[in-house]
Order: sequence, then C-alpha cells, then structure tokens
Amino acid sequence: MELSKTYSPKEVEDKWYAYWEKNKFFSSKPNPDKEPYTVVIPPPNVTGVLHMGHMLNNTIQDVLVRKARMEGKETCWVPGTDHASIATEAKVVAMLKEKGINKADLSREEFLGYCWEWTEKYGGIILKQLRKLGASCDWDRTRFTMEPSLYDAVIEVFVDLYNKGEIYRGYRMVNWDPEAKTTVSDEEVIAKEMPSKLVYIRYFFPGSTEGLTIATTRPETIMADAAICVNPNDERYRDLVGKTVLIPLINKEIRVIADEYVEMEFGTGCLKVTPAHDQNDFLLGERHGLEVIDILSDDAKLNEKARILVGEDRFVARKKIIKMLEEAGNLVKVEDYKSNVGTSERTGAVIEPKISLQWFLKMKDISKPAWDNVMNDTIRLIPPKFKNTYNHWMENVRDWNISRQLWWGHRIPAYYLADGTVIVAKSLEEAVSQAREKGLNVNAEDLTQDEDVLDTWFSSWLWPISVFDGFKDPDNEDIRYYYPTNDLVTAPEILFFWVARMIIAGYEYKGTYPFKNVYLTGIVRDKLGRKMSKSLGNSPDPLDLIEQYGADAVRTGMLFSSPAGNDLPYDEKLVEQGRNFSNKIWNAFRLVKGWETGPADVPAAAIRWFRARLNAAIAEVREHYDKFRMSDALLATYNLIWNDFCSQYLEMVKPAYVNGAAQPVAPETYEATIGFFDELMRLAHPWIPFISEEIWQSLSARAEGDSICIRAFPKGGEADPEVLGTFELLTELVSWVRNTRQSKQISPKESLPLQIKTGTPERFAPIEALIRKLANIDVITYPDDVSGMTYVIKGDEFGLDLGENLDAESERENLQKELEYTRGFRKSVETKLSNEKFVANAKPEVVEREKAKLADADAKIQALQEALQKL
RNA sequence: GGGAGCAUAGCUCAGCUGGUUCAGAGCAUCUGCCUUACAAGCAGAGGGUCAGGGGUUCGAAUCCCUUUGCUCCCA
Repeated sequence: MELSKTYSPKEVEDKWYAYWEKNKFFSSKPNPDKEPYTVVIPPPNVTGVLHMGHMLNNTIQDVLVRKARMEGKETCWVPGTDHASIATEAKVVAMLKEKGINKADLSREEFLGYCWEWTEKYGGIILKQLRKLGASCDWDRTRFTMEPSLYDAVIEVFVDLYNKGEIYRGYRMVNWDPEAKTTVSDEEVIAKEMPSKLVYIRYFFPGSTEGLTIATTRPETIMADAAICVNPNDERYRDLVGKTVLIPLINKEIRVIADEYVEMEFGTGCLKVTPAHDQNDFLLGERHGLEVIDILSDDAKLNEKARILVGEDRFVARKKIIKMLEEAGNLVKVEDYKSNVGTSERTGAVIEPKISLQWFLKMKDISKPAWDNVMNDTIRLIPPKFKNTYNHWMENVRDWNISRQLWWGHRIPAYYLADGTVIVAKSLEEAVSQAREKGLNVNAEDLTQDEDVLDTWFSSWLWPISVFDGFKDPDNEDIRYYYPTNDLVTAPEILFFWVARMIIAGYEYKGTYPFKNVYLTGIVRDKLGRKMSKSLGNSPDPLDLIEQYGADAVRTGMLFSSPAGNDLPYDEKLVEQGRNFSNKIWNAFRLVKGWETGPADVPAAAIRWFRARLNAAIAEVREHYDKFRMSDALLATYNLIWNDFCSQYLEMVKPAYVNGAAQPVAPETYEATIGFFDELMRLAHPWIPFISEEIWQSLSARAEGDSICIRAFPKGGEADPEVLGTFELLTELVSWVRNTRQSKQISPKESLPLQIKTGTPERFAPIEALIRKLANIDVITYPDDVSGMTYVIKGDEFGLDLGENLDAESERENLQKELEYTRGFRKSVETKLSNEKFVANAKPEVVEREKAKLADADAKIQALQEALQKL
C-alpha cells in the first residue's frame, strides 16, 4: 500500500473517534477492583460554542484522563453543560425581539418554552465540538443543570440552607442593569474609563449665606443625600461636624458627620453621602444609621422621591440639574474628570448601584472548611501561588447574592402570603401544608411564588455531587465510588465564583473535598496580549483550526507553551509546529513500514542505546506529569520522538541502498523498532490520540475492539548510564566530523578516514559501525598519534586527514583557543577545590564532581598540547 | 487605596532543594543541502551584563533588601 508523503488527519480522526465511541472505551462503571479516576468537566454554557479557552482547558483534561485510563484506572470524565441564566436569557430575548416579540408580553411559561426550544436546538453543539477535539468523555453520563435531578438538587439545597438559617432575604447594594432590568454579578460588570465632570456644589447652612462645598460626579443624586461626611482628622471641617446643611434645590436639612473613610485630599474633603446609589455610601450609611432614599426607578429614571426632575433619565437629569444649580447660586465650578464606570457585559448599559431586596447565603461559617483545607493542602492548587489569592478572598468573604431577576433558571422556592409572610418549601403543596401546620388557613391560591431565579453558580457549585445524583440518592453506587473526584481543570477567573463554592458545597454536603487537585490554566491571548473574545474578533475558530491542521496538531500547539497558571500567547505557528510533529511521526512510520526483513547485521549497540534513552525519557515524562508540568511533559515526549528516535535511532538502523536497491533489515532490528514505535505511540497517546491510534493499529495485527486507548502507559525501567555515556561520546564525535565538513566545504557524500587515539579502544569497538554510518567514515584506525584536523573529547584524540583541505594555520589557532579556554576552566575548578571553605561546606558529591572536572580538564590539556606540537 | 505576581536570546517561555552538561528549549535568523521517510525536511552556526543597584554565602539567574518597568486580583 502506498502511503501519502504528508499526513492527512481528517479521515483518520473521524474514523477513530467513531470507533472509540462504538466500543465504549470511555464509559465507566464503578469497579471495586480498580482505583477510580474521576474528572468533572467545567460545564460550558449550554448555548455556547467552543472557543480557544475551552480547547486549552479540555485538552489538558483529556491528557490527564487518557493517561489515567492507560494506567488501568477506572476512569470517568463526566461531561455536561450549565443553563447560563443571563447569557441564555439574553440570547432568547434578542431572538424574540428579531421576531417582533417582546419578553414583557409573554407569560413566564411561554417564555420558558422558547428557552427550552433554544436549548434543544443549540444545547448539544459544544459537546459535539468537544468530540472533534478528541475529548474522551463518558458521553452516556452527560448532565445539564436544568434537568430534573439536578434541578431538584438545587431546590433541596436552597430549602436546607434556609432551614439551617444560612439563607436570608435582605436589602443590599447590587449591580443593576437598567436595560435588562436585572441584577448582574460582579464578573459581568466591565469597568470602562469615561470622561465625566466633577461638579462642585455649595450646600448652605440653614438661614445663612455660609456653607460648605462638595465635589461629585453624580449631581443628579443630591436629592438622595442623607448626610455630608468629612474626615475626623480634617482641621478644616472639625467644627462643622454635628451641624446641618440644606440640600440645594429641595432645601432638605441633613447632618454633617465624620468618618475616616473620607479622603481629605480628594475634591474638597467633603463627601455627599447617598446610601441608595453608591456601594461605599451604603456601608457608610449603615455605620451611621442614615436614611436610604432611592430616587431612581428600575429603568434609571428619577422617581417621585426625587421631588424634582421626576421622570427624567439619569443622564438627562445630570445635565439639567447643573443648570438649575447654577441658576440657584449653588454651583461653584465644574472640572473635567475621568472616572471608571461599570457597564453591563450583556447590554452595555451603565450599571446603576441599586438597593434591592435579594436572597443571600451567609458565607462566613459555611466556608470555613473550604478555607482551611486549601490552606493546609488537603486540596492542592496548581500553581500554588493561587493560595494567596484564595486566602485573601476567604478572609474577606462576603455574603453571596444568589437571586437574579430572570426567568430562565431554578425558581426560588419561596412562597409569599398576602401579608408578606414567607414560606420556603420544595413545592407549592409543601408550602401549603407547612403554612397549615403553623395554623394558617391557606390554600394554594393564596400563595405567590418568588418571581426570581437563582444564580447559575448556585447550581454549578453542586456539580461534582449532583452529576452523580448525590442529592437525589445520597448513598448510590456512583457517588460512593467516584466522589471525591481527582483533578479539576479550570480557569483562574472562576476560582471564587465556582471552585471555592464547589469546595464549600463539598464539605457541607459530603463532608469532604470535591476534588484533590485544582489545575488552573492560563488565559488564551492574542499576539498583542489581548484576551481572545468574540467581540474583538481576534480569536480563530477552533473548528476551522482542527479542519485545517488536525486535532492532534491543535492539541499539541496549545500545550507547547502553557505552563499552569500562565497565560498562553497564542500563535498559529505553534499549531503549525504541532502539525509538523504529526507529519514527522507519519513519515517515520512510512519508513519503518517500508522495510523488508532478511539476513542483515543487527545494530545491537543502537538498539541497546535507544532502550536506555527511552527508559530515561519515560522517567522524565512521568515526573513532569506527577508535578502537573504539562508543557514539559509534552516537550520531553516531542524531543524524544523527533530527536532521539527519528534523527538518531532511525538514522542508525535504517538500511543502506546498494545499487539503487534498499537492503533488508534483520528481523531482530525490525521487531525492536516496531516495539519502540509501539511504546512511543503509547507514551504520546494522551497528547495526540488520533495519529497514535492510527499508527498503533497498523504497527502490528490488532484484534477487533482493541485500542491504544486501553493499552498500558509505558512504565520504563533502568536506564544504563554506561550506554548513555558512550552515546554522548558518539554524538559529540559525529557532530565534530559533520561540523568539520561544513566548515571545510567537504560534501557529506565524500567519505573520510578517522584516527582515534585512546586508552580504551574497547569503548569504540561496538560503535564503529555507527560512526561509519553517521559521519560517513570509511576507515577507522587506532594509531599512537593522530594527524590532520584534530579534536579532543576528554582524554581521547581524534584525527581527520583532509589532505589539501587542511589549513594548518587556522587549525593551530583553533587548538590554541581551545587550549586557553580549557586552561581557564581548569583554573577556576582548581581555585574552587583549593578553597578550604568550599571543600568543608559543599556536599561530598559536589566536591567529587569538581574533582572529576579537574581530571578531565587535565587529560584534555595534555592531548591538546600534543596535537599542537605535531602541527 | 489593599494584595499578589512577573522581568532570562529578536519572540514565547523552562531553569524544581543555591553547586556537572549553568546560562537552556522551541520558534525566528543565517549558512550548506531536493542525501530514496519527511523541504511541514536534513546537517550546521550565530545570538544573553539572567531589568538596575546593594547584601547573605566558599559559591547566586536561583535567597534577602531596594529602585525601575509591566501584569493580575480585590476595593
């Protein structure tokens, strides 16, 4: 069969993925005889599509999972999606708008119907895309946060925490999106620097022409002022504390208070305190018992509490009020100013800090075990630098606002009576019976359920438990076997939103950690260092990349340069490098497959060497894996295959051509090489699952239903240091010959004679054939003296007779330079060794090493001197 | 404003408990090759005050202090 010169991944990848799925290699059942290895996927948005961040994150998971599977563990990678309240609702609202339908005109049920329709249409896309990447998830276990079992879990947990007194309802400052008319979470607020005005306004004392001046960027909120605040250490205003001033235009009397929060240097040092419309002012208001006056309606227009400008939009009011203040004689001056303004990620509207009635989860007590067990390394964060960030967050943990003014999601199971009494229960029926138990004479019609839904994270924090139905059926086989899971791979951006909260839920509901290791990936950035995003249009489409280069190439490309926790500066060159790697492997395979076996010499030394080299590399790769150094593990595998196997080993053993005909290789050579190739493919399989399977299947006859996926990951063995040392010598010698040819412009095709002067000719005997082959040497002799171009490795001397090509003068110069360098080197080693403190303090093996360096240098100097004399 | 991190070759980064090969890898550059697996390749080469300064140590890219310049998180 003729094999193409270049590897074409497309058919190969589709073929093998279908084969894997058909044979259910990725499905898992609890097996008490095997050690479980479990990973839960960070659920992507149900209506999302695959982006570069998913690619990075899921490739790392797949590598870990595939390796564990090959190591014989009962491996279970649970896939799924979350419902993404805000994102999905926004998409559905936009879709309806295009059809001319307004959400406000729909009933809750009608709207949810559209949401489910949307979910069914787009919900599976991202999971299909993960298959293209090669993700070895147990697809039969695919879960969704809105499916019945997981939905019920969320409701159950809410009720439970409410009954434990951990959930309460209260007024809090939230990020209000006046366009979407909902609360948005902190991470959905994007700070933008915007030009604004700093307005200086005079507040007069009652019945006086005296007053004080404040500076504000929000003059339209003065009607909501509850106080003026100054710093208690501020000499200028000390006397004013306790007095009152009048709010301009509405002449309302407010107090002057003192608090260290106020910065004396900023503005005039006087701060107007508006508890309803600023987070810090709200806290200040709480401390000083100030009134909260909300003058804005849900769509950010002034309401009747403002008394003036009622019905005006906040930005229009801002302009108008400046003019009014000027006319009333309260305006001092207006300065240009730049301020950071929060905007909504979804709608772009300027976020309004707003007092609102919300549901909260108390965090202080419930998060304690989650805090402790990360700090004491029961759960390891990788890289560990994130412990600092985690600690800081836990130290200052704030109550979690879990309600969202949306419809798509888990509806809060709180039921209200007409008088405002709240009953929290799993269902309306239970709420009714609960109310009756309390002696209330109510029917279902008397209860109204809370309109709001829960934050999406309030369902995904249960993910590692709920995917195994750990709430519905707390003692089932799956949860007992798979929980706690092993590794979690995710982005540092959601360390608190998701990871910390899963740990909290883990301890609260299972009494133990949800996973052992948390690997935090970096963020994929473009060449300019910008985060890849759809709106910037700087992200390649992952599926196009896979189409163009193959999934294996994209996987390796992503991982070549992505140490844990560090950002990945994406460059298509990396994917190209990945593709080239596939191609290299493919061509090595073509070479080996083309061999005919027959009577021939066996390059035993080469085989012995590669065995040793392979063992050393496997040990190195395993160590990198153990420490989660993914890029290093990949690069070690890559270099082993490309440099050691292809450039060195295959060149050593491949048959020569005689009279245009390829010579046969010995059966032993063929067997050994196929064996190595097999092992290399297994070692590389987690990184490049498709091509490794393709080649592995063709190396030897395989049974139907067999796969590299389920074969053993190489364990390696002792790497003979003697053999490795001899080959280092060989490599240096060959490089020198090649280098000499290059600099003297002698064709690689012209063979040369080599002289070796050594005290240990037995070291060279087994590698003579290899020297001949790799350096194109015809005759090797062992004279007492070498001549021509000479070279020294440790104490051995080598000579190449170049005839007229030899330039004695430049050769002398080279040797002289080498000699000087070696003498300098020797001197530095000697200085070290003659330093008593060094010999006394350094570890014995370090001293031994220095002594060996000295001996080597001595031998080399002697050999160099001899060579120089002969010239 | 509070906290954390980073600075090593033109670029992206390794360098793990201070000590062989300690100044590395990949990409890029340059030179020579279409050598019967691979030009998506082969064989070579050049390139660095380890951000600046100080200290600890027999010994520092590595530990400590400091200056400068970036980044992230929290407010």
